[in-house]
Amino acid sequence: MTNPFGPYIRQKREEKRASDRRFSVRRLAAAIGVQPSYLSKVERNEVAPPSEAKIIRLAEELGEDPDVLLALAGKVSSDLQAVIRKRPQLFAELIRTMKDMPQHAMLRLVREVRDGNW
Amino acid sequence: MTNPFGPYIRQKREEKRASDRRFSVRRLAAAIGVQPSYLSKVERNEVAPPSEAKIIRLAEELGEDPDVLLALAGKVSSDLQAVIRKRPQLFAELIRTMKDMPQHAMLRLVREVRDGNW
DNA sequence: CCAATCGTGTACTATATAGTACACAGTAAA
DNA sequence: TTTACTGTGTACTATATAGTACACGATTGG
Repeated sequence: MTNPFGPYIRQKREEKRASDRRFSVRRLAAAIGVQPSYLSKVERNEVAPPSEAKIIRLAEELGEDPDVLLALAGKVSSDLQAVIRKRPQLFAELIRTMKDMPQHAMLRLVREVRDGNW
Repeated sequence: MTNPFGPYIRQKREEKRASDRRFSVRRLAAAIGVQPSYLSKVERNEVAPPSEAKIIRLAEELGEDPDVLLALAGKVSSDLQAVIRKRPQLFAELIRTMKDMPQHAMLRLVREVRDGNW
């Protein structure tokens, strides 16, 4: 299973580009602060995905969820990591338990925690 | 706040060493597969903490929790990251919500999830 | 007392990460 | 039709990561 990050970005960018010329490789590269040749290589997986900061800029420009893009790049947001590191044992146990949880249980749990039933 | 990893390891190692000569810098270094000079530098924070694999070996030898040692080293276990990356949005929301949760609520939540109340 | 063991200083190194700079040929727009 | 813009190839680069190799003087157990 090769890295899906590049092609995913390319697809999203080209979708937007069809109706908005600001989404050329060159202009998007400028918007996120990299060279166009570099973004081109990223989209074709010719190089590894960019840094967390650049991925977050990409998410902003493309209207994508940064946590999803980071996941596609094989990363986990550093702010989430910081939260985990403050209670390493609790989070480790929780996450490993949730690993094999069915989707519906995950959804219910997240909803209840969000709604403050704790 | 400077990195607490090195001194923590040194303290744990010296505690064990008082009663067990296998916990010298040299012998522990050999046990985890690094040079003694490197472990010495790690313990004095003269270099950054070692790789995840070496930290896990350290945890095994010292009888410490690997997730705790990784946290002290500023890392999050790669297997936890893999779990998060499979459901990035759900875990992102859950973890950010739990960031400001009091300890007792965290404990209760982890216990209930562990006991299968989901 | 002395051989074995100890901790640490110095000097390197290999690989990964995260890009830049610039040129070039192809395409589209005015 | 020519000007502007497009995507990409080539060649580098700076910094971080994760250590090794070896020597040295100090310490200690038998």
